[in-house]
Amino acid sequence: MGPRKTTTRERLITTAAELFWRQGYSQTGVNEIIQQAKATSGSFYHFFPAKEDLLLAVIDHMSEKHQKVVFGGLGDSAADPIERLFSVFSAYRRHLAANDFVFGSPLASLSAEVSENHPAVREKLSEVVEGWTSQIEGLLTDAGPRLPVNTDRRVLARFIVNAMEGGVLQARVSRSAAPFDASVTQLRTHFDLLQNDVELPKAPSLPVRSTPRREPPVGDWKAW
Amino acid sequence: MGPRKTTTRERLITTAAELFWRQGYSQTGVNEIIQQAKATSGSFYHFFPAKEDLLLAVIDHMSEKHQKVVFGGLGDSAADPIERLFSVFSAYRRHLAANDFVFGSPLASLSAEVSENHPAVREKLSEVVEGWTSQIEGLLTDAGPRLPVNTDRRVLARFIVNAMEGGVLQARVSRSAAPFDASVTQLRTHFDLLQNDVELPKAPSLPVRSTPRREPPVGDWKAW
DNA sequence: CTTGTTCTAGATAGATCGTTCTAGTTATTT
DNA sequence: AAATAACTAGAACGATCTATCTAGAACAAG
Repeated sequence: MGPRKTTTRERLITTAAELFWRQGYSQTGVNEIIQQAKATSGSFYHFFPAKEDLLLAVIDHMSEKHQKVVFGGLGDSAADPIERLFSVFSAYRRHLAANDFVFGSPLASLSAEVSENHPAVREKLSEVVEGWTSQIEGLLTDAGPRLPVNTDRRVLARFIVNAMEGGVLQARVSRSAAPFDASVTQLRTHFDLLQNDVELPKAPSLPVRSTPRREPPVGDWKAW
Repeated sequence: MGPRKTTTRERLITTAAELFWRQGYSQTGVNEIIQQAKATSGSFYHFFPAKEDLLLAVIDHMSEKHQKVVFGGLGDSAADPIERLFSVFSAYRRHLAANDFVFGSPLASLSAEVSENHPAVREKLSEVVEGWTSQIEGLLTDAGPRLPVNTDRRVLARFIVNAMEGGVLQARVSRSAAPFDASVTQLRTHFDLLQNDVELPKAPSLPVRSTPRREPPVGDWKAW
C-alpha cells in the first residue's frame, strides 16, 4: 500500500526530461521516450494518464534539479548576500557550460513552447519562476542597508531573473556563452553602482520617465 | 472567385506567422495553415519545398515587422539616444499590451522551440537577435560621454536584449506585465546610475519633463 | 491561336502521433 | 497458498502529420 519503489516511473521522467530539454516537448514522441527508457506503452499509461501529465512530472523533476544545482550552494555560505547571489550565477554558468551551452534553461524553453497550449503547464511554470524570484528577493532583503533604501527588491529580483533567463536563451541560440556572461558582468556593474549610491543620499532617481515625444505609428500587432 | 488583393504566398506566410506565434511551430499543422490561408497543398508545396522553408520565410517576415514596430521610431536621430532607447521599450510594451501579454516575442518563442532541431532556423534567429543587439549598441555609442568611458557598449547592449527578452518571456508565462515592466524600470535605474557615475559632465542629465510620473496603464493588468 | 510556364486543386500516400485494449507477469497482502 | 493489487507487454486503432501525385486552370509571350 505504501509508496512502492519503481524504477520505471523514474526512468520515464528522467529520460523524458532530457529529451524535452534537447528537442522540445512536441517534437519528442511518446514512442521515443518509451524506447529510450526501456519501458512499454503499457507502463507509460499506467503511470501517466496522458503525455501532458508526464510533462508536469518532468517540470517538477527539472525544478528540483535546478534548485539543487543553482540554488543549492546557498546554505553553506553565510557570507555577504550579494556575493551569494553572484555565486548563484556562477553555479548556473557551470551548469550551462557542462552542456556546452547547447541547451538552455530547460524551463525557459518549455515556457516558450508550451505556455499557450497547456494551461496547467503554464501555471506550474509560472509558480516555479515565481519561486526563483522569491529566493533572489530574499537575498536582496538580506542585503539590507547595502542597497539604497528606495530599492524595490521585488522589481530588482524580477529584473535579475529576466536578465539571466534571457541570457540563457540567447546563449543557446547563438551557441555562445557571451550573452549569458554579458548579463552577469552588467549585473555586477549594476550592484556596484547601487552600493556606491548608498553613500550618497541624493535625490531619488525617477523610476520611469515617460517617453514624451511622438510615438511611432502603431502597427497592427495582431495582424502578424 | 473574387478579386484577390494578396498573393497566395503572402497569405501563407502571414497566416503561418500568426499561427506559429500563437501555437508554436510544431503544433501548427500544414493543413491548418492551408485552410486558414484559403490555399491548397498544391499551392503550398509549389512555393515552399517543405514546412521548414515556410518557417524561414515567416522568420524573415516577423523580423521585418518587429523592426518596423519596435525600432521603427528611431528614424530621427535628433533626440537623446538614451531616451530613444527607452522609447523602443515603450513601443515594445504597447504592442505587447495590445495582446494582453498573452503572446510574447514571436522570435523568442521560436528560438526556444526549434533552435536545436533545425540548424538553419537557429542560424537565422541568431542573426536577427544579433541585429537587435547591434542597433542598441549603436544607440549606446551615440550616447557618447553620457556613459562612463569604460562602459563596454556591446556587453551593455546584450544585457539590455537579455533583460527585455527575458521579461517578455516571463510576462507571457505569468500572464502579467509585471516582469516586463520590472526590466524597464530597473533599466531606467541602471542608466540613471551610469549617468551619475560620469565624472566630467555634471550638467543636469536632461531637461526633465513636467510629467515625471509613470505611464498610464495600458491594459487592465494589475501590475501598474 | 499555340506553346510554355506558373499556379491551383484535391485525393491520397505513407509515416507517425497519442492512446487504448487485452492478456500476462510480478509483487503484496491475507 | 490463495487472492488481490501493481505493473508490464506489445499489438492495434483512429487520427493527424508532412509530402507527393496527377490533372487542369490561369496567364504570359510569340
